Amino acid sequence: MGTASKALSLLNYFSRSTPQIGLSDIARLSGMNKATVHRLMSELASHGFVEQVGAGREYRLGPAFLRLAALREKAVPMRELVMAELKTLSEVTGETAHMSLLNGDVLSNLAYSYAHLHGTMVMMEDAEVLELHSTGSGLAVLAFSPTSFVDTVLNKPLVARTSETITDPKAIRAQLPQIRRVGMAQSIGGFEQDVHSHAAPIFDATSHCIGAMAVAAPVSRMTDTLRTTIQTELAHAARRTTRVLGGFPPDTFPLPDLAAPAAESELT
Amino acid sequence: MGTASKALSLLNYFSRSTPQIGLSDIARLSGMNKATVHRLMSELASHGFVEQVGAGREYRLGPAFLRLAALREKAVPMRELVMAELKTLSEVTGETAHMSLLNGDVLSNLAYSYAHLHGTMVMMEDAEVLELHSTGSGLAVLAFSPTSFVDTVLNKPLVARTSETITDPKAIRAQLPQIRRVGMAQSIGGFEQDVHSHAAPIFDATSHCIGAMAVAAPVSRMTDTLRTTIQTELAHAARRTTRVLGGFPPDTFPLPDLAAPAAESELT
DNA sequence: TCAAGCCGGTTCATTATTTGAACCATTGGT
DNA sequence: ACCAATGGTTCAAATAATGAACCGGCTTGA
Repeated sequence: MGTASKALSLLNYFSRSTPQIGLSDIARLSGMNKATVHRLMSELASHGFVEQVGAGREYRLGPAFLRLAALREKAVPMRELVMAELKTLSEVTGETAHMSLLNGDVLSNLAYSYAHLHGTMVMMEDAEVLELHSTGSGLAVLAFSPTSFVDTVLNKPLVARTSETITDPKAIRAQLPQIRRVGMAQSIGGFEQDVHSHAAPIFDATSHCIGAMAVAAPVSRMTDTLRTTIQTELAHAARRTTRVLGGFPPDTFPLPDLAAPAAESELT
Repeated sequence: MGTASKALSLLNYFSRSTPQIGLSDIARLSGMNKATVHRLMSELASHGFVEQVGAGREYRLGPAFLRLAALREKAVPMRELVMAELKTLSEVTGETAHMSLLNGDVLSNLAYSYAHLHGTMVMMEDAEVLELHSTGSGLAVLAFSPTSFVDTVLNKPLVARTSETITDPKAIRAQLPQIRRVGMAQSIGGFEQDVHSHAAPIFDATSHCIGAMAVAAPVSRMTDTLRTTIQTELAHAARRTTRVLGGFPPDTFPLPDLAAPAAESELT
């Protein structure tokens, strides 16, 4: 691993729940020497990628990301395009729609849209982290990722988010062929109790899976009608999203059912 | 300069007008060896900081910034807080309000707010680059920056954006004492023809100037009344913004005039 | 009150990584 | 068919990263 990668990898220790970290902590977490971490953090700081907060001299992410994110979004208006799809998807299903991108061996949420239709909704946050094994989105991504990647992910310890989380690698692997067949994954209460989510993979220009689009509804609202609506609408929205981002589903990817309810009955 | 800094500095060659660049171009621009650039870009790419676009294999900024920007904004809701101030500032002045952050020796726009009051407005964009010598915001920042920094900036060649741009370092230096005295800078047509902008510096927790808040109006609309409104409102908004961001103006920074119109007459 | 233990930060001889000229293989224009 | 670009790769030589030990300061608790 090059020096630049080491510096960049330090940024991964900042998260929603750990917005600032001290020098010694980063050294411990990364396994690097304190002197090394200090030098790397200083370099990051000089470019505005991190900054030090007054008191405990802890580090936090810097303002440079706002600028670079704006430039990225200007060059590739992914978020904007995705938001448009999510908005219609949440409106037409009446439930929360969101999209997340693969980042290492984890998904991070890119955007979401609520339907202000019911009193209760599944909540979502930007940059929220979704694990691959416990979420519908994660399963969708796993099913369309190289087996070597799947192996890496499933060989690590899988934490149970809820009592419903499937943590047996074999059980997870067993689900993947069907997800591949229908082009969509489901997870009931695997990540959050009482949440039923459907997810479909999104592909880039080289037909690699880069993330997933999903619709999440409270388990209590999930009827056959809603399930059918979500499945057909999500399939189309995901396809449009892949295309609008300049990507292509792999040749093996199933077409959304127009007249053939076979796949749907298999899903249900 | 460490290796990590070299890698990070490559990101600066991406801009609004140059969203993607080829390997050889980056090597030329940075003066680094092609092999070096290739290795650094590969490391950046492996972390999602850049990505390669299909055809010409050119590089562009990657999706990682969306995630990190969301985390930064969650940890430090600078943009959100600033937006609130800008919104009221643009409403009360009836003109375009914006705020930019110092990034190296250039300002990059963080946020802006239009007043939908007149048929014509000064336009603004996220991550737009503002030079220090040709903009009101830049002058405000220069006036409250260390002299060594001012020297560095003014010793470089100063390009004339318009026929009104002041490119003589001496003339610019001559303006700074008064800007310091009144706590606000003005620029008439220095960056864009027919734009009259007022700008006030923003400070961090260590009283260092980190950027500027500004109000930009068409020259044709600038009356004495509007000027007075802008000056008083901007002074207060900038002060509130500094405070709300956890910063402090330096001890020498003038208080907004409550009952003493002396400073204002000096400004006008 | 004092000492132990933590913190962020620094030093400098040792070590491992980065560097860059020269080299491919492709592509596009003349 | 050629030339001049492009992105990408190689490997000895040069340079930068590393980390154990060290500061001084702060907090803790005996």
